[in-house]
Amino acid sequence: MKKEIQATDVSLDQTFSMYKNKFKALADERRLHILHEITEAGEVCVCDLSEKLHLPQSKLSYHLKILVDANLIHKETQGTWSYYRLNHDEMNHLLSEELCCLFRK
Amino acid sequence: MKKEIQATDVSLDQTFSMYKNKFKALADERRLHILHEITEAGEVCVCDLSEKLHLPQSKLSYHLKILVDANLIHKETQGTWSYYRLNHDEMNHLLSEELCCLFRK
DNA sequence: TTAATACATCAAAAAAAATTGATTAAAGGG
DNA sequence: CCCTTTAATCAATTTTTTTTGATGTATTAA
Repeated sequence: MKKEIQATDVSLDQTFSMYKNKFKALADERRLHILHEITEAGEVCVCDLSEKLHLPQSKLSYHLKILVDANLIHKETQGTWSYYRLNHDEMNHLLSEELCCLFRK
Repeated sequence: MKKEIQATDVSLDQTFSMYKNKFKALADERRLHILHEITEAGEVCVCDLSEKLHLPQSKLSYHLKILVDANLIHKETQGTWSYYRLNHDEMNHLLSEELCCLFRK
């Protein structure tokens, strides 16, 4: 019995840990701007974002990696370019419809 | 014309800043546990949470303040006790239905 | 093959957030 | 009035996150 309770707690802990990571990725103004920009553009490379958001390349790579790791955006490399696009499924499952509109056409 | 564009940008900035604060409040495992506990109990005081989550009082007050400031929970003081309860409206407008279920009966 | 590009990654520094233990304040009971 | 309980706040420390500028890698163009 104790084992069952513990097992439940552990999976709850894992659930919270997973959501914590996603919320952490959203908990930054720069990253919210990036997400919005990606949504508007559909698909962007780092240099596009760098120009639009006036951010240096290394800073963008840093923040984009955080968003990719949280599975909020997808990355696809073609040659020397990396293209990023929104993970719509993930965003829609995470955020309210009202809020998702900020991240959809 | 430039003024209009700028005004729009500013309000978008403000929107992002507001959401950043809310996501920041959610971006911590302890606070997700606290939110879940408040949801289950309906209304709790700091000492209840301290016992259930095995956290010292000062740490709880710190995290509860962050949740209150983000408007995710409400606080009501009665005598020496402070009672906290979920801001259901806010949570429902912020998070997907799927996720909100973690914070509802 | 040399030069230019796009981008990731790294290490050091700076900034922000969390923890800790102590103090303070306010309310209620004796 | 004194003592206890409840909880907010504070200052110092620790931990985590972000920034910065540099370096490395791979691809493309000349």
